[in-house]
Amino acid sequence: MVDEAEKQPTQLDIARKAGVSTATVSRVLNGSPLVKPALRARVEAVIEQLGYYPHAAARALASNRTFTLGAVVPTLNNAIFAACTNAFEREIQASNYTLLLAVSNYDLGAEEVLVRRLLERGVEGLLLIGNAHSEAVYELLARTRTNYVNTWAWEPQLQLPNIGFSNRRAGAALADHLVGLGHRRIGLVSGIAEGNDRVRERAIGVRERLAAHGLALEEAATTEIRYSVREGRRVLGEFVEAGTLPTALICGNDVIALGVLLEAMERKIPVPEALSITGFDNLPLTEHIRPALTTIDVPASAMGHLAARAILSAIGDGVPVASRELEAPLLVRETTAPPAA
Amino acid sequence: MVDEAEKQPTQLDIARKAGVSTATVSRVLNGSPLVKPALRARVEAVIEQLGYYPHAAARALASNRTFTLGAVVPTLNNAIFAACTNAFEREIQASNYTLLLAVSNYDLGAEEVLVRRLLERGVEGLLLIGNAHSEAVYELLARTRTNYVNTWAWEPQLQLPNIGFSNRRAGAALADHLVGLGHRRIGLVSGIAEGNDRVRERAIGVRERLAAHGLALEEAATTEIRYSVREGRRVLGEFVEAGTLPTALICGNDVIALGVLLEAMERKIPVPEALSITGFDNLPLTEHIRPALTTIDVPASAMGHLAARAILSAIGDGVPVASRELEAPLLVRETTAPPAA
DNA sequence: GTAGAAAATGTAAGCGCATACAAAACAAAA
DNA sequence: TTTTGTTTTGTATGCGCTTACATTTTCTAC
Repeated sequence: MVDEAEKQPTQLDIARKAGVSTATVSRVLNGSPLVKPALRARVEAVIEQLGYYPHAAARALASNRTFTLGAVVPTLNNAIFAACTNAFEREIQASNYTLLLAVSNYDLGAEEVLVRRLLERGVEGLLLIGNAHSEAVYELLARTRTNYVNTWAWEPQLQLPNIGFSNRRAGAALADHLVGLGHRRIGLVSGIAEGNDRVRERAIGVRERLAAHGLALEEAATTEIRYSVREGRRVLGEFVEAGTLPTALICGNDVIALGVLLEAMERKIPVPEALSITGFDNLPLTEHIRPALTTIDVPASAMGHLAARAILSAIGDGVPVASRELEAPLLVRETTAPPAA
Repeated sequence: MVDEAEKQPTQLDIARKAGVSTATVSRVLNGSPLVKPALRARVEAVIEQLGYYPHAAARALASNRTFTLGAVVPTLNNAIFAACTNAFEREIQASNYTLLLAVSNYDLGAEEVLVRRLLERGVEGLLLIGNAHSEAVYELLARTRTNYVNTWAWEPQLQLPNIGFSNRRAGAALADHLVGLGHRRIGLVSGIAEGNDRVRERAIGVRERLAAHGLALEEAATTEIRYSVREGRRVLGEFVEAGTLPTALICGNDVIALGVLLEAMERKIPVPEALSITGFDNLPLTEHIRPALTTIDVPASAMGHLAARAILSAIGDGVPVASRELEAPLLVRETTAPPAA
């Protein structure tokens, strides 16, 4: 059945075998309504018989449409980005679009070359994470008039297409919650701020609210680490051993928080009695673990879905991508309580 | 700066402005060694000045190379597949390839249309999960002579390009471990077997080894559920309430195992004294939680990296993709112990 | 029946690029 | 100088498809 030197059949092969022109073949392929049912059936039979499928590059070249969308995410090793990407893909897949995915590893420079690469590939739209991107990226996007949306962010003053939430307000909510509980000595174990506006915004939110209450972060209990359980554990240990452990620790995400929590448990530090802990993301596990983690519920899947819809309708209607703010509510659970003393 | 009706410049624009032919432009773009340095510099200057970048579809059409690879995974909402995909992307990115990613949602029928879609897009290679794919997929792959590799599986008798591990042996290792500990009443809470050869193989491995010891699974404590913490908890509860709880539960993956473990703790069932639990995947968290989870260490990232390298070198050398077996060792931790009675 | 309009199909021109081949420029040898 | 060989550049074709336009067929109204 499989001939060795067999080439993929083209529309011309179909046309010949069906005794029609390539235009007609193209029309049945594109569902044009002006092909007579009988002819259409004949052509489709040949297509089926020859196992023909269209050549996307040729199609793209001729029609100037690729039916691909791109996404550049920092990593897939963070469940929250994976979930967003998954939702995005599912949504565009339903509209017969294909996803070109690139991972920047939190590097804005790398992101730039990846965005360029996706643009070369002719993506009709792009999903990005956060508002912090290189100038070159923004220039490229503007010059090529590519539809894109920055998820994970809501900063209307920036006038960027955002489908996300306010990291600053989320950070503020965390700070307010802890201060409201009576905490005065609060530390922050955030992710790496370099090239990451979400991290920075959250920290600003925290600091602002603390300042509003006449407080400040305990700098001896404030640091930046990679998102890993192990790092979270290490940092908690360091604070304990340095004697700088505050009464509450705001963690950059749930993974860090889980590390901090598990290490605290290991060291018999009662949570939340002796130490309150907050996370960020609301990973599925966090509500089941004991004590259940107080955290921010990040609408990761929703951002993926909505970003896809927004881009697709922008493409369809020729209008710019519409921004949209989503909620990222504080989920008060069991790892936060008034400080002991 | 941004002209409204501005079209992307083409090689012809570059050629004219630099006073050369399009062939020369093409040559500098492709790093051909036979362009004189001076001329090359002149052309590159114009490229830079006009912000030109090549049109991938046109390039693909003319050269019959797309520099894209595809991957079809069941979901990204499983950290283990996300990690594999991440590694795959990082590896091909380094070779200037771009990833076309599709999510099948564990549906072999959906997978078939996605594979076809990627093939239309001209992917030069494909990463798939498991060996169970529709006949049509295998036919398509064979007919188009596309390089592909089935990860997550090692079944040499099938003569398929595998870069993975033996799910059957992993299941066997789990069973052996528990039987060796003295367990006689063992249940299995696996993932959904429909369309999932990994799940089936693991179950076969378990059953075979049990049979070899003159045992069988406790069918009243054996079921299939979706991969979620909540489902794991629910099932544990059901077993307890039905009075069918065995002394050991083999879980389909770590997420299920975590659910089972957390529910057991909630119900004050001592783990591992009253109930041994095993997981599968070795999620980062599982070694930190207490009791630490006994599980199988799945080389997810390694599979992604190695699959990428295998496909790329198959493309480069024109040889078929080389299979390779990886280890998926049993990690004995704290959730397994001899049964109480 | 027929003219004219509408519907169906065909013809052919690119889309932007790579590349085989032709031509020109240059270098070395005579 | 001329000749020959080598390096560099240009010319022109076609990759497989869509689509404007031309042509043919079918339908409608008379």
